[in-house]
Amino acid sequence: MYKSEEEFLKNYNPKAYDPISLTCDILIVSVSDEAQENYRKSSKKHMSILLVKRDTYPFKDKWCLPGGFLKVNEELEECPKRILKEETNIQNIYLEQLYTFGSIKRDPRMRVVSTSYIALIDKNRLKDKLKENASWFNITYFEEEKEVLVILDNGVEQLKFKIKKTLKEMTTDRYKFDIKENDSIAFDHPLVIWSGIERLKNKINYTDIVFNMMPELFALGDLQQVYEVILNKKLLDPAFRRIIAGKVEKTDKVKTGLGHRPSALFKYKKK
Amino acid sequence: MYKSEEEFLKNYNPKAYDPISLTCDILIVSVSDEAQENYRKSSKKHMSILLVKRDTYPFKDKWCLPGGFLKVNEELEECPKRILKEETNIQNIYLEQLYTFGSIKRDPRMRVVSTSYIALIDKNRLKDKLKENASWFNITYFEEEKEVLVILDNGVEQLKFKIKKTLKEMTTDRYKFDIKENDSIAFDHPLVIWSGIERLKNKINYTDIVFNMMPELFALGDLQQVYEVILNKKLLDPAFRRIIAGKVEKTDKVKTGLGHRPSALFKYKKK
DNA sequence: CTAATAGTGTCTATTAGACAGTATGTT
DNA sequence: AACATACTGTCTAATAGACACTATTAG
Repeated sequence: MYKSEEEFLKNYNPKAYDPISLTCDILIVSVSDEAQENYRKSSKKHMSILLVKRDTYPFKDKWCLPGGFLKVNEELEECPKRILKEETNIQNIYLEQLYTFGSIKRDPRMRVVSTSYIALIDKNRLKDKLKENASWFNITYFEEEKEVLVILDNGVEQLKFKIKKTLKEMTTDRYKFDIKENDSIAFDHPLVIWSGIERLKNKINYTDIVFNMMPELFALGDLQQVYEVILNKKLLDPAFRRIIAGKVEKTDKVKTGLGHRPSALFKYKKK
Repeated sequence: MYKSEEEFLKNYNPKAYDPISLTCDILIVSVSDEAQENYRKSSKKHMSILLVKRDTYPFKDKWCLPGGFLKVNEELEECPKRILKEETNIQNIYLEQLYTFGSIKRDPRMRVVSTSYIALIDKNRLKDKLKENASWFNITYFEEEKEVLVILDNGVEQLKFKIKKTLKEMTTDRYKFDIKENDSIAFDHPLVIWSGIERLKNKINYTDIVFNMMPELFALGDLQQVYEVILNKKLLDPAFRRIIAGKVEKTDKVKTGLGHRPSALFKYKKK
């Protein structure tokens, strides 16, 4: 029919097909400190994520992940970067593709397929104030064998959802996730949130991604607490220190003035 | 502006945006046996993948992964399933989403974003003959610190490509992959192939996905060989047997007539 | 008997878990 | 002194790696 690739391309009509849109959604994760009543106790840490309140239809007034449509002339990875910059005015942070969700009914406007990303930041490094419609939510989860309850709290509102986990055949880790209960989160974003947490929980054990959520200098106790809130369990000090020993480097600085022995400050050591 | 979600949706025009197409590509992986010259020696195993030769532009006459456009009214996961059925006439097999590739120039026709999947099968279970333009390629790889050489061979043609690996900051496993050399594979499919192999190499250690590539009954030696071709290294027998002991169940059948001690046949044991 | 793979016993090295102890700051 | 956390020593349990050994078939 066509004699060359050039000739073929000249005759190709991209508008011939029904339109499908592509969006990117980003799960921005950080860790927050919460002051304690007793001056001597260390601050309690929480894992937290950034949500924005929708001011237009669909899902008006519900909370959702920052996201937006992919532009035709925009690289796929540029899309989450652009949104991240718009939302938090930061660049050059850790960003990893999570999963692509594309069920037919996920967006009532039209067929939308969404590629989700997870971004890890230390939110104390943010210079600018958040946009008015954005808010950090502390995230807590209660995981059982077949379902997970996730609770999000920004100090004013509390959002909850439940995810049902179904184990796939011949796997030991592959679950199918479905939203079981969800009051106030738009689209299928509870699935994205939980996929991201799962990913983070796994990767924290065999990569160095946590350090993306840490300040330049940190105490090992703080680092341990970050592991603990992500993994949702207590760790034993000696074991923890053994594991991270090769990843950190002691500095001559200390954190002091806390009513107990000062802690040495460490920094991330590249391999 | 709009008073309700319904009203908003009535006025929404999906054709307002520039069209972006979505495709699915599938890396179908199996393990093949190759007869040995000496009747006593066991057959040599290879990991193999299914490629199809393109008969239209673009990339006419090059090999690529089975794939196709997502239909507007088709669930995202149905797309690879449909293609799999068209290509091999099998259903209900292990399928897992790999990654979504979306660089602007990956398809010369128009902007195409592609979600890739990996499928694991035991190709001896295929009842039907392959389509004429399809072929199994044995796959071998040579991995070094910063690059990988992958060689594909279907007995007639040999295809090669090289992937450059660049380690990302603050990770111990996150590499950025780029195609360095590639004679004869269409699109960015070398990236998909390598991503799939990496995924398989990782997952084989902490999941039960290998059993998707095994027949109902198998000898432990055969299972070990499958691990070995995927991981690309020799394993020690006692260690291997310890690890898989909990995943398999001995049957009273044996494999015999091979010039050496018969091997017991096992089957996969669900947890 | 021989070649070839099947399958096991056991020693060692490495790593993870548990707990108890010592150290050192602030009020 | 009391409290709270920082940090370490060491025993034990579990796991992974290495090697040598025995077992069993077809020809």
